[in-house]
Parts: sequence; C-alpha cells; structure tokens
Amino acid sequence: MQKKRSRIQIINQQKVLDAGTEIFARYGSRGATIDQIAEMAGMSKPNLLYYFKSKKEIYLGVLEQTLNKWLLCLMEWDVTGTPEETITNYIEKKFEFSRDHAAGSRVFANEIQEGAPILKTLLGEDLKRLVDEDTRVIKGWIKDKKIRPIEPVHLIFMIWAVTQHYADFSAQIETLTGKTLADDDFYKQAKKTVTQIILNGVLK
Amino acid sequence: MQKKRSRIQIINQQKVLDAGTEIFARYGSRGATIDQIAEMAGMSKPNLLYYFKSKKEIYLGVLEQTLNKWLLCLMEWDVTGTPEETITNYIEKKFEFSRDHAAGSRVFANEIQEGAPILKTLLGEDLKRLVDEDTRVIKGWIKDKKIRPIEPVHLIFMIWAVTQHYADFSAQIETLTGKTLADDDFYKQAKKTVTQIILNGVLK
DNA sequence: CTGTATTTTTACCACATGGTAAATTTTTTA
DNA sequence: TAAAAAATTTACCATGTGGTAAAAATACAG
Repeated sequence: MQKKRSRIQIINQQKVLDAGTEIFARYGSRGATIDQIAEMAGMSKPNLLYYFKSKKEIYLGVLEQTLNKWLLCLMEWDVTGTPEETITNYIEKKFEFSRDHAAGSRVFANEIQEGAPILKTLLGEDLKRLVDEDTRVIKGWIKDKKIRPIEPVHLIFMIWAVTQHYADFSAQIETLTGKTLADDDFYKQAKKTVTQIILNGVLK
Repeated sequence: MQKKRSRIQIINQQKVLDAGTEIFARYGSRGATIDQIAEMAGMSKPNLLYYFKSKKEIYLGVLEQTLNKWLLCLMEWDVTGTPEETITNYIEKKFEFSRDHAAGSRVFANEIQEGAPILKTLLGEDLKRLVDEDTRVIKGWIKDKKIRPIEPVHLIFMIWAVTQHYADFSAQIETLTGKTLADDDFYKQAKKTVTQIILNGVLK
C-alpha cells in the first residue's frame, strides 16, 4: 500500500505535472527535457527527480491525469434528451475541455502522433467501449428516424476533430483570426457555428 | 546563383526529405534525431550532413516541401460552381491530401504545437490571404442566400480540422475502427459522411 | 584510361541531457 | 526543542546527439 503523501509532496507533484503538461504539449515525450520541466515547475532537476524517478514517469503521470479528465468529459454526456439536446451538450462539453485543457489536449495529440505507445495500453478497451456505446445511441436515433442516416463513428470523429482543433491549432487560429478560445466572444461564436452546422447536418 | 545539382544529389536530398518527413512527423523538430533520419534514409549521418548542413536545414526543407503541397491543395479549389459543388470539391481535395500526405500533415501539426516558429515566417501572410479570400466567397454565398448564415472562418476551420484529424489521429482511428484512410472503402465512407453533414449543415 | 570532382566512410569532439550519490537544509513529530 | 524524516542542493557521471575533419572510395568528364 502507498504511504500517505505529505503536504509538500502533493503540491510539488502537481507542480511537476502541470509544468510537464505544458512542456510535453509543446515538444512531445521525446523532445521535452527534464531541465525545461524543472525550470517551469520552479525547482532544480534533482529535486524534481526526487518526486518522479524518471522522465518517463513524469510523462506517464501527465498522460494519466490528462486522460482521466478527457474520459470524464466524454462520459459525462447525457443521452436522455433529444438528439438535438444531446449533441449540443456533447459539443459544449468538448469545447469546454479544449478551452480549459488546451495543453493537455496537445499532449494527447502528440502521444498519438508518436504512435500512441503508452496511450494504447493506458486506454485499453475503455475508449473503444465508449465509442461503441455512443455509436449504439446514434444508431438508435437513425432507426427511430430522429436524425439522418449517417455513419455514426464519423460524426463522433467530426466532433472530436473540430473541438480538438481549436486547442491543438490555437497558434494557427490565433495568427489567422487574432483570437483563441480564451476570448469569450470567439469561444461562443465558434461553439455556436460548429453546433449549428453539425445539428443542421444531422437533424432531419 | 545555385550550382546545378548532380543526379546523386537530387536522389539523396529527396531521400533525406522523405525520411525527415516521417521522423519529424513522429517526434517533432526537437525530438527527432539526425541518426534516425539517416537510418531511415539509408545513409550514414556524416553522409547525410554532406547534403544538409544541419538538422535545422533538414527541418526547413521538410517544412517547405510540405507547405508547398498544402498551399497548392488549398489554392486548387474552384469557386465557379455552386456552393454545393465547391464545398464538395474542397472537402475532397483536403481528404486526398490527408490520405496522400499523412506524414506531412503531422509535421505541420507538430510545428504548430511547438508554437509555429518557422511556419509563421515561412507562411508570412500567404495563408491569411487565402483564408480571407475563402471567407469573402462564403460571405457572398450567404448574402445571395445560397447557404445559411454562418461564420465563414469556423466553417473553414471545421473542414481543415476534420480532414486533418484523419491524418493526425490515424493511430487512434485505427485502434477504434481498425481502418485508416489507406483503406479505400473507409476513405469513401469518411469523405461521404463528412461531406453530407457539412453540406446539410450549411445549405438551405 | 586518367585525372578531377564528387561522394562516402572513419574517427572523432563538444555539449546537452538523463540520472545518481551524498551532503545540507528544512519540516515534521514526539 | 531535539531527534527523525523529508526536502533540497551540490557535485557529479555516462550516454546520446549535433556536428566536423580528413582520408578513402566512387563517379565522371576529357
């Protein structure tokens, strides 16, 4: 069993995870350096390594933390309402995640670009189960003629893709529009437009 | 003026660019190593450095090559038809790019994640001009009541996001569906679903 | 075929980076 | 407050990585 973590441990481990998230988001698991993470966390490298034995362990911690938040976000959707309500709510949740966890979103994207070696094992079948469940719900809507007949998995990917894009490509979006999701008007406009297009795209 | 490149130079420089594209796509400009690129290109590291003076020069070459292809793809769209034709054609072009230049697409994504230090200068105002032009066309459609009133820039981002997603997240898509865009049926299905949703989403 | 230009290899170097050991300082506990 | 535990710093080391110099091998023009 785990020994109880001290006050300082809890604070500093979180500092490292937060700094790690930023650095891994930018440079990937390989390009990131412990020195960078230590500097951003405001501690010396050996001190950091007192909390996390190795770079890989920091990375695992960052991935796990991000993944938990992401899965939580995905699971939170409420399918009891109409397709319109459900999809609107789902897009909103994902947009919120992109705004509030942009760096985490990029860590995630980077891991997948590197071939998802860790994520594959960390996720196991969880994500697949989630997607299968979502697919089943959407298929039900189609059967009940509540929405147009489309291939569910691509609708799911579309929503993921678009919301994630605002986090992962925020640098590009910023040079093109001068705005990011941190700007509340821009956030609302993006969410509104995307929701509109997807709803009109799938509803009868 | 440049001295004429020899036969071997042309072959080997391309080999390096191709290998570089793969490695930079996976590990980013920082995480990638010259050794990896050299191995994939099938030559020794000093030999590679005979063709490209430094890692940065390889990276610049890869970025430039990819960017040219990408911009070409973006510029190729024909706005003389109806919105339906034009959008369908645009989505098709972008899907083709994602399928045929998946690694390049990821290099691009990585560069943006790293803050787009090179891309910003390499692109200058070109991309902005392209987006402004697209925006103007879409606004014209809205004015003529050919499509619903939506915020053009988000429609553009949506199309980029979704098509790019199939390249950048192909590892994830593969674990979830067992397929990639290389699979022709899957490719057609993805393109069809996305086109359907977006067309229904914006057309009146 | 021969001399020259090009290409490739061998043998390196300097520095960055991941990580460790032990001493020192700070915090907590009794 | 003193002893014990936890946290931090200092001083390292081994390896990986970007890059170079010069010799050796190959390709090529006349």
